[in-house]
Amino acid sequence: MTTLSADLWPDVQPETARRLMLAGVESFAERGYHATTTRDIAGAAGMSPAALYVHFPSKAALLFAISRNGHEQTLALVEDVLGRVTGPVERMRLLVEDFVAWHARRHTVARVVQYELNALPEKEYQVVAQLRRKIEQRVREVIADGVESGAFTVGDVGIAARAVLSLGVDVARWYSERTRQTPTELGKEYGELVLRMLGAS
Amino acid sequence: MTTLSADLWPDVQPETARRLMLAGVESFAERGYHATTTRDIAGAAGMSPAALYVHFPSKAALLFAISRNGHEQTLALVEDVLGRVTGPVERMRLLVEDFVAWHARRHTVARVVQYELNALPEKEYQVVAQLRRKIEQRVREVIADGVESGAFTVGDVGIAARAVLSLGVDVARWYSERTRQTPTELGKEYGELVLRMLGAS
DNA sequence: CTCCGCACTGAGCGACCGCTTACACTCTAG
DNA sequence: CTAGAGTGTAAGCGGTCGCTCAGTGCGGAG
Repeated sequence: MTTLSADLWPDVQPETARRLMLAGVESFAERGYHATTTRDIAGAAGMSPAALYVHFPSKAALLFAISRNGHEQTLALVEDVLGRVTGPVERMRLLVEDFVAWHARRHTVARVVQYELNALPEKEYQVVAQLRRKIEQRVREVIADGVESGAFTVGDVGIAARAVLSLGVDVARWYSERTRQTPTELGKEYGELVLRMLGAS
Repeated sequence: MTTLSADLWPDVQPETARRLMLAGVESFAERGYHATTTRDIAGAAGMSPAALYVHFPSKAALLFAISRNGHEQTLALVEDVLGRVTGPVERMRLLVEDFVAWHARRHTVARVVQYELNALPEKEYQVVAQLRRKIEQRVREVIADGVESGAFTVGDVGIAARAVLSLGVDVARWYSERTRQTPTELGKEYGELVLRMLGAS
């Protein structure tokens, strides 16, 4: 538990705050934000309900901390790929591999990140919406590059980008520890599917 | 309102029950099941909160009525396609076209159907889970037929079926009245994407 | 006309929610 | 040794939730 939360949020201090974030992730992923009570979260973290408010001003602020961090990790993953390789085909392949593998390996966090967005208060929602727009924009640019260079053939760049992201995001909904494929294997398989979908030879 | 609800649920009687289902769909889609109160639903239907309990034994029963009906419509749509055409390629094309168009045109209902599943009580959940398994099974069979006849090339039939459904389901999450493409246009575009993804020439 | 059955309402019950408060304990600095 | 900041708890407040119930209005059968 401690190691996982330290792995996920290395720069969150103190450790109790990380324990609360982990308990929040697990509760929100299982029951949804609104069906989760502060007593659930505190209980899962092994503390009294009031302890939550020592580290976070509200239940919504806890969700925001989880959601913003998850979106920042996803954006960082995308930009890391763009920095590591060039060319639309190899960029797209690696992007899908990493994106899908992350949503499988971290499917609990990813479920909260992707499906509890609307529970955020308006102001906090705008922050993560901005991050989401950046992620979508990066994907769109790779596809547009590929279309221009003749590597990809798609009817509409916007729809294609949506489709690529849909495939990756939805992995968080159905992936579980019991899934036969490892996150890495699944990423490679999805990479192939996406490249064919985009009309790469 | 009345016409839409009569269109969606022609065999639900009386009309007040349909108004409540429509109000439920809109409230659940916008805020989520747990964030919606029975006062919200009754208010949107223009009635007092107690009126809901004349027609449904609980808030969860209202969700179940919506969810089961939506899943039955989706399964009927899939089986209708299988009855109308033969051959894996044409079946898959038409299946995706109709599936996507339904999730776009009825994106409010579809959002409740696809994303409020987990709010159902265990017993009711099992009923819709059975319908979902049937839908997935039909898609898997079409892909398996195509692989056998050489029309499709995929690494893993199960993953491919998941991917096809992910693409369709996720349309409900992002489609809105302001989307440039009509549901039918979007369906055709997605049909092409999916056939290429499955390795059809 | 009376009477009954049904759809619906106003008022409100008991439970549980997010969050606050008053207080206790444990470090560390001076 | 003391002072104070930081971290935690037990108790509970005000509000809202899903749902109930006694009663009202109304349309159709006799």
